[in-house]
Amino acid sequence: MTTPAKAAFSEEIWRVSRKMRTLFDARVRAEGLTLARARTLMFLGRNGCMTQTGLAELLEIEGPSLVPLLDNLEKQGLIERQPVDGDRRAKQIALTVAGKEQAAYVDTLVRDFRSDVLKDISEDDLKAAIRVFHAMARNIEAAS
Amino acid sequence: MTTPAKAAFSEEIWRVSRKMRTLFDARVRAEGLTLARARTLMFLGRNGCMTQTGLAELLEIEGPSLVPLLDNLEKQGLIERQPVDGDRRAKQIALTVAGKEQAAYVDTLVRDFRSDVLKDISEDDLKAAIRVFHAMARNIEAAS
DNA sequence: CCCACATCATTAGTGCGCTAATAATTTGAC
DNA sequence: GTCAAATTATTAGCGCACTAATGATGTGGG
Repeated sequence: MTTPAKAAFSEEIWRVSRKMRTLFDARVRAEGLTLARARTLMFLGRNGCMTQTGLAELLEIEGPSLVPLLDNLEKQGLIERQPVDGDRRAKQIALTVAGKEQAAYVDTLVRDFRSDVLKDISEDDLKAAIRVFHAMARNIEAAS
Repeated sequence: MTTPAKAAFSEEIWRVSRKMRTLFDARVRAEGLTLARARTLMFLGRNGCMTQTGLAELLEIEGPSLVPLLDNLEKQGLIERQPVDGDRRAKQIALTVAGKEQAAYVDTLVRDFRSDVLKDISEDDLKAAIRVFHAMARNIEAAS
């Protein structure tokens, strides 16, 4: 069953999430970053250094997608791939000093971004939207 | 000002919109399509044939992004680039017969998809979420 | 012990966004 | 009328997703 509200919701979530990504991307680009790289720094900053597979899971992307991302962050001197003792296949991804600074800066950017984008929006509406998202996640899981 | 609800909302909209795209992409892939190509067919089916610039605006993508997309749809025999009389620069994009069929099928897929993903969700919550999206669109516009 | 199987990172190849620059054509100002 | 500026589609080149396949290493069953 499809209602007008469902149709409107579908179109708006597409449009708005796209615009969000574009705006955030533009903001971090001033720092020489991209959305994907900023997100990676943020997760590393919050969760400490970890193996590549673990990081990919956290970011919810595939392993191969992470490789060029880390290549670029390494070129920018923000992370290092370190050997893991006990497993010569794996690599620990660690923030450098510059990387930690950038990660902290990204955190403030994210907070500012959230304030700007969600300004003047009722808490009740936000909570309703979150309920919708949770239900959607369940439905998508069931449909997959 | 950042509240827990705002933080949760930000994370969930990212995650859910991503999962939506992935699921829809998987469904149309069975037809040899992709999300972007399905979306293009759908808009062409609804709005009739139009020039490339017009279509790009409708899809909210840039002109150059549309070119390989149309190349592929043309290879699949779903659209045609036709000359526009009175302007030798422009090209009308028209659905072929097969393209019209696919567009109609995509329409039913979209309806099914919406039903599945938004199943068992309260109309009031949906409307609240739509209010949030509209406010966000305004905020993003203002911040750009 | 060792060999099959699993796991970690990577490469190769595809698709779809973007920006900047280009060629062809149209439009408009003078 | 002509020439500069705008417009239409395209190409070139980058970034970031994906899947499938590869190479190196680790693990467990017989």
